[in-house]
Amino acid sequence: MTASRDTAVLRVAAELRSEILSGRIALGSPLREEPLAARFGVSRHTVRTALANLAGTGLVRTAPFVGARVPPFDEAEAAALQDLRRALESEAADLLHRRYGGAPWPQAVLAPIDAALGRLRAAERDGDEAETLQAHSAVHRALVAAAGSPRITRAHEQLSDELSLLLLHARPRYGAGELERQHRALLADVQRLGAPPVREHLDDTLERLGIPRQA
Amino acid sequence: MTASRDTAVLRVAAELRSEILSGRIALGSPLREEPLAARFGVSRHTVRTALANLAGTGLVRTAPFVGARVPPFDEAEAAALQDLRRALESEAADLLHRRYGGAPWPQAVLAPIDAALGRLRAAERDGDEAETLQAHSAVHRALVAAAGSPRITRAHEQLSDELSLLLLHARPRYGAGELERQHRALLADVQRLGAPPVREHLDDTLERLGIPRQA
DNA sequence: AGGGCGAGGATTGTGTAACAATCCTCGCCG
DNA sequence: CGGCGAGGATTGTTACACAATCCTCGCCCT
Repeated sequence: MTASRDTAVLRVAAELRSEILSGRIALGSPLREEPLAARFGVSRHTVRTALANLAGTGLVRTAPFVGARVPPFDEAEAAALQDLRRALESEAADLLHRRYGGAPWPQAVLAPIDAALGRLRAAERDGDEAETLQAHSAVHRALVAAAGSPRITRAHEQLSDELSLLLLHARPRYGAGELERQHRALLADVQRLGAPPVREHLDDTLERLGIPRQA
Repeated sequence: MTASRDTAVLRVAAELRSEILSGRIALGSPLREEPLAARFGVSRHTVRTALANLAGTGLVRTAPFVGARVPPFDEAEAAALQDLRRALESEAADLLHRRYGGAPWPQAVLAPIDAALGRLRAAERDGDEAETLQAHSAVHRALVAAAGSPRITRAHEQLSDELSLLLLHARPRYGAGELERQHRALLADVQRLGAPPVREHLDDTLERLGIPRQA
């Protein structure tokens, strides 16, 4: 899974991303260039541009002359993240709802979402927490991708990484099979009603993180 | 105005950004590292990371071993951009509308938007096309910023650059003072009605670019 | 004892030079 | 006229060096 991609900086960036999203790198800990360069067997320049990449996706934050670290989240930032998420997901839902006029969506559109739901079911069944997190994230990504608006999809994918990082450390608790049930219901509701169910769903998520939505 | 910022790569990135947004660099033209390094008196490394920065904001697009170029837009991309824009601006409008319940917004919230509208008025009066474009963009940014959701604001600011680039080359035509009138009306409508007027406004913009909104 | 202050190490920012990897053009050959 | 290399152009990466900035820690003064 430590796939070798095209260029060295993509490899390093992918590896760092995986380490951050798996929690192997703690929140707030600085990422020093020289040790990373030594560890990956690349030059500092390469590490440096890999870190700049990650900074673009929000997985690390950098400041001049102080370097990169994976950002800790406070409640305000979690709420801000969720605002952006609501913007993207509700617009996607609205696009889909308008496109199909409240009727059930074609099988071709539903298939990827169903696949993601299946993955979520399996992850919850196995009690694999990390995989559940990833699968949950994949369900939302699939829903947004179904809208077929590439820029919304891209923005959401970026956001998704940051969100995974947040959820990885906030660790909201769900009952067995609850996530899959909840999202199957969401999918049905969105087909009939469009964006509003998505908003409710996201507000619920935020509440479970202990952050009451403000006016 | 070619301000010297903190680091060399920020300077170079800012200068390139300004050249792209002013149209001094043509759409589709490649940005070669060596000539740029020579021109700015910096090393190729510096140019390279500056370009990577710009790639993150969408002002240039890069592919491994082929380099960076400022992306040309086709209709599909313009529509995709506008989808994302609608997601962000309508969510911002909705946040504001829910916060103030359809009542007029406080002066403190309106002030920056009014300032931007004033700038737009002046630009239109002077017939300065470039400044009109920038001022128009600033009005939308001010509206989004008023919602006070930092991540939506940031995403919209990024988008704004790309949008300016698109509009710079698409050049929709407006009558004298039309933009200011239209946006003052929009501001009034958004206070009463929330997101829907924003959606209409953006659909109208897209139509003027000759791109009919699809289902 | 406690709080500024500065010296020096640690870390990042940038440059130079070089070479490897890949792309791309252009002329040759069939 | 179209495929195909050869070689130049361009990007990706490395190593090393040094400047700029940050940051820690011990000193000094009160």
